[in-house]
Amino acid sequence: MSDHEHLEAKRLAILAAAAEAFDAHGYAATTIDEVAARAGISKGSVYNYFRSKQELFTQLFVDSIEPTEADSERMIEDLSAPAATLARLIGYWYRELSRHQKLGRLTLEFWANAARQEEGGELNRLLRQTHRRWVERIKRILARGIETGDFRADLDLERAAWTLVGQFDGLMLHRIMDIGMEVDEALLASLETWIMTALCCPDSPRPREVSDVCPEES
Amino acid sequence: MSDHEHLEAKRLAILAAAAEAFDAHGYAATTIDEVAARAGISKGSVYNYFRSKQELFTQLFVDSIEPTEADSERMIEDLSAPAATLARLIGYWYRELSRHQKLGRLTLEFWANAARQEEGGELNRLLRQTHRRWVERIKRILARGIETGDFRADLDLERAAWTLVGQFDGLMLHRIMDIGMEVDEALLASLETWIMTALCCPDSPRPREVSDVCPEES
Amino acid sequence: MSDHEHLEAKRLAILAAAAEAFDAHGYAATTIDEVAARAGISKGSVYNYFRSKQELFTQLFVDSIEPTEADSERMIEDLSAPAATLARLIGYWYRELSRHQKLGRLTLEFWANAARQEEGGELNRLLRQTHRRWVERIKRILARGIETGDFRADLDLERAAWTLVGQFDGLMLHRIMDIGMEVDEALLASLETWIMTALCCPDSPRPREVSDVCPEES
Amino acid sequence: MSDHEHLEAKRLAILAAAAEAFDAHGYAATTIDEVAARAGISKGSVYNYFRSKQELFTQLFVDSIEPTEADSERMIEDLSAPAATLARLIGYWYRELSRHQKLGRLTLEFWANAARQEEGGELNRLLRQTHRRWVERIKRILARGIETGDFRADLDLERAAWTLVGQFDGLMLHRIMDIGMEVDEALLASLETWIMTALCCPDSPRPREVSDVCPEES
DNA sequence: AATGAATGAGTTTTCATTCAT
DNA sequence: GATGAATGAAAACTCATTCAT
Repeated sequence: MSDHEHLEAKRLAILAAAAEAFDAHGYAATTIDEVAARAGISKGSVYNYFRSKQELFTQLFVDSIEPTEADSERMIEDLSAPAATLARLIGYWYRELSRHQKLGRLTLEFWANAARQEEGGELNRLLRQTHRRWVERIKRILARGIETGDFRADLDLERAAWTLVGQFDGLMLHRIMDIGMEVDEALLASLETWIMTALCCPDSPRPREVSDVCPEES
Repeated sequence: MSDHEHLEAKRLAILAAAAEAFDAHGYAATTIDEVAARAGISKGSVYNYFRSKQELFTQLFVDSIEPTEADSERMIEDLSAPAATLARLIGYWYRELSRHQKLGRLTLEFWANAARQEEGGELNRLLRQTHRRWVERIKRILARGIETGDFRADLDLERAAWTLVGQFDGLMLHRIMDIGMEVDEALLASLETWIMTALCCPDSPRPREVSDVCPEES
Repeated sequence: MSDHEHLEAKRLAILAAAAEAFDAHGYAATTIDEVAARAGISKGSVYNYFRSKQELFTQLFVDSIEPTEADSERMIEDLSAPAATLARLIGYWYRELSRHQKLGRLTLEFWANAARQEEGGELNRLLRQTHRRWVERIKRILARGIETGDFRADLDLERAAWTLVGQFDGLMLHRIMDIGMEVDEALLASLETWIMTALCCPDSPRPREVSDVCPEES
Repeated sequence: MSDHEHLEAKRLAILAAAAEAFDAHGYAATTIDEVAARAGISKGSVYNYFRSKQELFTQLFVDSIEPTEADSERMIEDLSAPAATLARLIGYWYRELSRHQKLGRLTLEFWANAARQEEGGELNRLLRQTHRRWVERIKRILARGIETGDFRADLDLERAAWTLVGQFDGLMLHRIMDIGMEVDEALLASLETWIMTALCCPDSPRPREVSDVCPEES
């Protein structure tokens, strides 16, 4: 292993140790001492790789997001079957969610941190950027789906995309908090149905008394 | 003002001060000193009203949840028009979300705290209880809607209810993080349409290649 | 009950409450709040009867010592049978020790406090005075015993008296710490024998090699 | 000086500083700030060597007791002349008492602390153990002395040993409180005489009226 | 006299960060 | 680069005492 690889390996070891520690106790209650201990190095060494506790925390997300971004961009290259593409993207998202279980609770801390300007400048930017990208991806799929006739023609792209992202963020939240239905393949399937219904349904009967609740019959 | 009212007023003043402070800096970075200063009293006095920082934090939510619970229970007493009732409930929820702006970012902290068993016993219980109650309310409406024929007969009540709650938690998250569409009446209307479509649509055309994406034609 | 008696009764109630509390947690860990609660009154009221926590503590001993002093003075009025008087005094001391069990651990705190000039001016004076009086009492008995021939003629009164007091303070210490033999009537009898032997034995055989260990044969 | 020796030296410096501070103000009134200042280091550093104030306090005694234990065990290896051995042990004890003057008043705090189960688990154990060992040592000497005929044959070993220990604890108490006779070599000699008389005296004349006060003539 | 809310100085303890080795 | 001792700024919480009612 080259010198550089050696250092990079240590950097990753520290990040892994930090992920465990932050996940276990939260940002505030995690000490650099514990991270160092978990990584099997000395406290001082951590500072050779990361400028501060906050940077270590932020880096954890920067590093975790990059590969996901690349994957999901690749998945929407072929838009010939929009509904299927969207389903695949949702499936991928769901599986990423599972893979990053360690980061689960951390994500909340991350968001809570990001929601606060003072300490979250970098985190905030990162979070917005990531969401923006997901919305754009979904919008591209939806637009194509309208062209192909798979999806309803009257969709407001921006709104629909954000609605979908909101649905997923909510699901993630429930998963992190361990409330709600078990998050398994069955739930994934049911969610897909729900979403496709909302996206495809051409029209619907008017429920009594709430004329504007369901989309109008043409 | 009676003695007791005077004390209660002070208690509320401390809670208000705490809400501001927690919201501004988060749980960990907020000091009792600051809460006291904002409330215009001495540090020691805070401890005459709340046993600890954690209790002050928890109380903030307990107090904010109680009236909401009562209101929403009242709203579903009349189930003669399920779709309209659901729409009203969603509207109420949305407006509560707006009213508690101060608690916005705090909610995230609250959840992050609750996600950690160690320190969040009380919070955790509270969060689960509140969610459970919302799910039960929605299930009651959905069940009635199926009877009246307003909603699709093949709904899995539990799953559908949690999906709705997830949708709303996601929306709340976006609002807290200040990402996504502006959360206004227009979004509320659009969200209602989205939900009603998913709940009402009797069937839909089969998109090419994803036979199971949309509900099948009978 | 007259007004004055009423107040005096409350004062005693506070002292009793304080004795329990101090005994249970020690001086530092006892709060005025607890004393007040035990006495069934309000915190503020305590300060109507005692100027400070320290005064309350000190008063506890002043009050407990006075009656003992009076009793023991009375016991040595008749010196016709010195050995019997000494035995009676020892017995009385022992029984007082038992009666004041509540004050047991407190006594140590009291002494530790007294040993420190800064905070113990009053306590220190009190402690020295009490000891001095006991020594004087014992000296009077011993002197008379030498006259009557009951005790050895070569006793150094001051030294012998302090030795006896030391013996008793040590016993008290063991009792407080709950170490050593059970402190009961049997121990009392044995101690009397021990003391009388040391006081009466006219001479003793010389142990091999330690010529000066036992009093020389005349 | 090696690294390890350097650290050990600092540990000892902190202990010395703590001994002074505790002795001067007592346990409760001593602040870690003062200990640090006396040791010429920062407050935080104290916690690099001792986990808490209580541990620092406890360690003070653990460290002071160990060498004494070793010494006194060595002194009773040769039991050929029991009376002389006992005298030597008493002398050693007396001199240790003088050497640890700094710990004097502290000992009282130590005992007061130990008398309170809640906070004194470790101290309590230590105190009992130390006393138990002294009693065992003395019992061994007394038993041997009875064999050689140096001491009275009718001694109750356990009781006699505890009586001696009580005598010494009382003496220590007087010394700590600075009451009683000056504790010097003369007092030591007198005390030895007193003890030897009680241990050796074969019988004594019966004082008038208190038939059971002195051991009976055979 | 009685009350108990208010005060604020004082304490222990923690921990990110630095830096000499 | 690695180490871990040293630092010192916080911060939560306590409690004797005061004082307005």
